Formats: sequence, structure tokens, C-alpha cells
Amino acid sequence: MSKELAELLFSKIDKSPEDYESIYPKRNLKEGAMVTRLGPSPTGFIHLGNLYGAFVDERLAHQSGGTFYLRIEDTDDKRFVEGAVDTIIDSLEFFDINFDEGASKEGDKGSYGPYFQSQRAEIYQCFVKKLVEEGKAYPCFMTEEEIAEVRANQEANKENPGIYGKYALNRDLTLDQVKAKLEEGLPFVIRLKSDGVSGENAKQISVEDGIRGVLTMPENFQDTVILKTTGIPTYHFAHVIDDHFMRTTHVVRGEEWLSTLPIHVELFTKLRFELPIYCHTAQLMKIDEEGNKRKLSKRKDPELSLDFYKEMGYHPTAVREYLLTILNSNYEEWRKENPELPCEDFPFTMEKMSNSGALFDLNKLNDVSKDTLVKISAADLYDFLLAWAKEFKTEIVSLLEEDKEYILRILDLDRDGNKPRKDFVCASQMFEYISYFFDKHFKLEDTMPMETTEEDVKKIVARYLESYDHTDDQSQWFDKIRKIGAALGYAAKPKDYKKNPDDYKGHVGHVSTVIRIALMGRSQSPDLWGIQQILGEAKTRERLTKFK
RNA sequence: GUCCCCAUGGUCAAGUGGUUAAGACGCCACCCUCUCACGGUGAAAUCAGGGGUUCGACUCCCCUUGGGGAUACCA
Repeated sequence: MSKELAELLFSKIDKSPEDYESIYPKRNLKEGAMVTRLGPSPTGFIHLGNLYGAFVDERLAHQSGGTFYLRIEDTDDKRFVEGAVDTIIDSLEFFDINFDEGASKEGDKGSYGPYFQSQRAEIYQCFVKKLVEEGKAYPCFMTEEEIAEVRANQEANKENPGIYGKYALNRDLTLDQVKAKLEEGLPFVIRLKSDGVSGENAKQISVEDGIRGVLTMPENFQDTVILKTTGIPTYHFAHVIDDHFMRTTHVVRGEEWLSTLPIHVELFTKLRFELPIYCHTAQLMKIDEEGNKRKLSKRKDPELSLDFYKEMGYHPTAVREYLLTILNSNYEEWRKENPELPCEDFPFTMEKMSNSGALFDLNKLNDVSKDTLVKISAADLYDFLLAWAKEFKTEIVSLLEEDKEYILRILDLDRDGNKPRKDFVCASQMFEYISYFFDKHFKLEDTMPMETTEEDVKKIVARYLESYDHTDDQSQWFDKIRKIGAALGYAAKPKDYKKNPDDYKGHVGHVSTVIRIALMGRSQSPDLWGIQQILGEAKTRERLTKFK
């Protein structure tokens, strides 16, 4: 009877399960090679949490000599967004996450496709048919109203909600009953006929998770929908079929899937497929407005979309470094010992991953970013800044292109030696930070120190300009400032002023701040002398003259 | 409601029965110093609570609490 039913429901399916086993044979990879995948739904929205997970997949596969592929999980047509696939690929590529196989801008790549679930209906249906044949799945015609009624009853009786056991009204329909309903043209879904039981008699299943160790949970008992009215499977079924036939060895996914794991285990078992190794990652969290820890969410956290980092101009390497520090707690230590090695050399392990959700920490990212950027050459930094500007700050592109040499010197200011400056965090901040070098962006931002008077300020600038010699070395230059200050009643050494504040108006630091503001518009900057050398004599004099 | 996962300073965390409970970010102070940054030194700050088990619990078990997730023909 099951066979007839299966034939009735899926008359168009001509391939057999065995056919697919040979179409998608086991991959010929070396021992220990992992096959991982990213399975985004095509909303086109990728956030830091996705990148976090993708990074795990990527590292695992590439570190082991395996394969990392992209599969588009578009079983929910309501979610489709045009151009989403390209967006996903671009976003990930920016952060150096590259796929070996799967959906790509040039179409499917690899021999385990199609890589869009919406194009795999035949494959899924073949196995749904098989399950029906074996009496492990059945058509269900229950209407929304019927389901709602069941639920209401269950709630009233304090029973587990869902379609299972005696509540699965269409579980044991006869062939004739099915035929009759079909003739009426009633829509139906295919449900799994679960062997599990609800409540105290439920069996416990154990699954070894790559990150969390042995997980023990009650078996599934729900007659979960595996094929929707549309003939497209639900995530659960598509996952099982795809990861089996794409020969995924490690399923890395967020912990929100933990509670549906028993469904997947039952499906794998009923299909007689080997279970992949599941790796359930903790979710990245953030603190919301009410001060609660919360999962990063697509709708509420646009600032945590990957685009945010691109727009701010965070360097992809910095983001990777940061992610690695929260992914594997021993990464920072390793990085300290191996400052020059690429992060790909770090032996990434699942066991070192945290089981609890990390809170995203912008402070930490900034710190990691400073350390990352300080290791990047001025030339590369320039290219990065320019590329960023072309996309997000076009008005400064010509400025950057006009005099590359000038900018290289600015970017390299005081970055050598064993105590290099670490001024740069991200592209937007970089430009802001060096903007005073450009007349167009130069403006007076800070006020003169309160230790100085208006009159003194004028005198200081005038005398400084008068004595200015561009060929002075740093100490000659600074001696002059000391003298100018001393003549006006400012201590030549800050310590003298601190000891006897009443003897002086201020100290040489205040004097140089005056010059700094006159020259840069700001009270804080890298070494003044070095800046003047880059600015050049003409511009230095010009700014001082203008200031008077 | 039910089920599942998680729980060490503000944040990320080391720790797997005996430790002065690492380290990093942030914060604060001091040093270096013409400002800032860098660098250095130091400080404050953590085992959610309650029961067990044990000679001994951050560590093992139970309960409570808190947080997260699932409970869809969404993924």
C-alpha cells in the first residue's frame, strides 16, 4: 500500500535513490579533510554573526585541505531578494572568505550541484517518495483550522503542542481516503511519521558535537513537515539531503539549531545516511537598549551589518584578527608569539571555541585594528585608503591621487622603530586624523591653552616664524621654542613649572601647543617637527603667516 | 507553558578537585614626554545564589535565578 501511495503522489519521479548516490559520489579527499558549507538564505543581508560562522567553515575546510562551498537555501520564496547572491559573495570576499565550490557570480561551480535548493526539487522528492514507500512519511491534508484546533486542545490539556501521535489526524489515512482527497484537489504536505514518543517515555539520543562535546536530548516525536504544499522541502529535509549528497563532513551552524537537532537525527536515521559532525556555534550577542544581552539580529542591528565595517573602513585583516580572537581564546597568545605570521598559520580548533555567546566589543576591535594596521606598509595603507575613498568618500579621491608621495610620508610618520605610533584604526578615522595636512580640510578646531594670553600667542607665533629655519634638526628646532617660551615667562621644562607653578605663566608644552594649533588647528598631533618636514617650508611659513 | 543551550571582573576569557583565580580590551593612577599616540609600571574589578558529593570545590551532581534559543508549510 505504501508503494502505491508513493507512486500516486510522486509519479513523475523517475530516478532512484541509488542513482543519486552515484551521481554524487563520496569526495575523493585526503584523510581528515573537512567539507564545510555556508547556507545563507538569499536575503542578501550578511552580518558579523554570519561572517563569524563563515570564518569557522572556511578555516576548518582550508586548514584541513578540504572543500568549502556556498549553497543558497532559498526554500522560502518569500525571502528572496534580487541580487542577494552577488551581495553575499562580495561581502564575504571582502573579508577574504572565498569558496571553492557552489553558487558563484558565474553560476554554479562544482559537480555536486545545483547549489540552489529551489533547483533541487526532484532530488528531494525522490527521497520523500522513498520515505513514503517505506511508510516513514505520509501526506497530510490538515487545514490551518484543524491544526489550530489541535493546538488549542493541547494547550488546554497542557500537552506538548504539535502534530504527532493521535494528533496527527492524517497519519493512517487509507489509500482510498488519500485518493479521494486528491481528487477533491485538496492541498497537502508530506510529514515525517516519527517513531518518537512525547513525554516521559521519550528515548534520549546522544550526539557528539564538534564544539560542545556529547549532547544528550530527547528524541524527536513530531511529525514534522518535510515537503511543503509547493513541493519544496522545509529546511530540515533539505539540510539532510543536501549535506548528505554534497558530502558535507562538518555542519557548522548557530546554536539556534540545537533544538531541532533531534529532527535531523531522525531524518538521517530513517534515510540511512551517515550523520555529519555537527558544530553548533554560540551566537554573537550585543547589548540592547534595555541593557539585555541579545543575539545580533538582522532587523534591529543595521550597524552590525558587514557593510558597517566596510563603510567605516575597517581593514578586512583587522576584522579577521578580531574574529579570531573571539573564536579561539588562545589566538591572542599565538599572535603575540608569532607577530609576523599570517593568521592562516594559526592552528584553529573547534574545541577551543566558546560555548557561550560573545558580546561584540568595538573597543577590542579598535585595539586589534591598531595593531594590525601598524604592520601594514604605507603603500598598502594608501591603496586601502584610496579604495575606501572611491567607494565611500569620493570627494577626497582627487586629493589622495594628486600627490601620492606626500601621503605616503604622512602615513608613515613615526611608524618605524620599535615603538611605532599606532594612530590608525580604520579608513574613515585615518583620513580624519591626517586631514590637517590638506589646506582644503585644515581648520581651527581647538582653542589655545588657558596658560597663554592672546598677546602671548601672537608673540609666540611671530617669533617662531621669525626664527624658523627649515634645515634645523629636531633638537635645534626645539631649543628655539624653549628660548621663545623662556623669554615670555614660560618654563623651559615642564617639571620646573610643576615644581614652582607660581614662577611661570606655563611651560614649553603650552608654547608648542600654540604653534601646533597655529599649524594644524589642533592641540594634539604627532611630532611637530616631523609634520613640518612633510608639510615643507613654504606651507609651514604660509600657515604661520596666515595665523598672524 | 514545555523543551534545549549557556553562566568566572564592565567586555573577551584561562582554568577540567588542592592556583596568591592567568592574560587581553576598557577604566584609573604614575613613569616616559613639547601635546597626543606608542611604550612601561601599578591599581581597582570576577567564580550568580542555595544545597549536596568530597579531607578539600570555580571545577562533579541537584535545585533556584538569570540570559539565549526552539516550540512554523522561516531559515
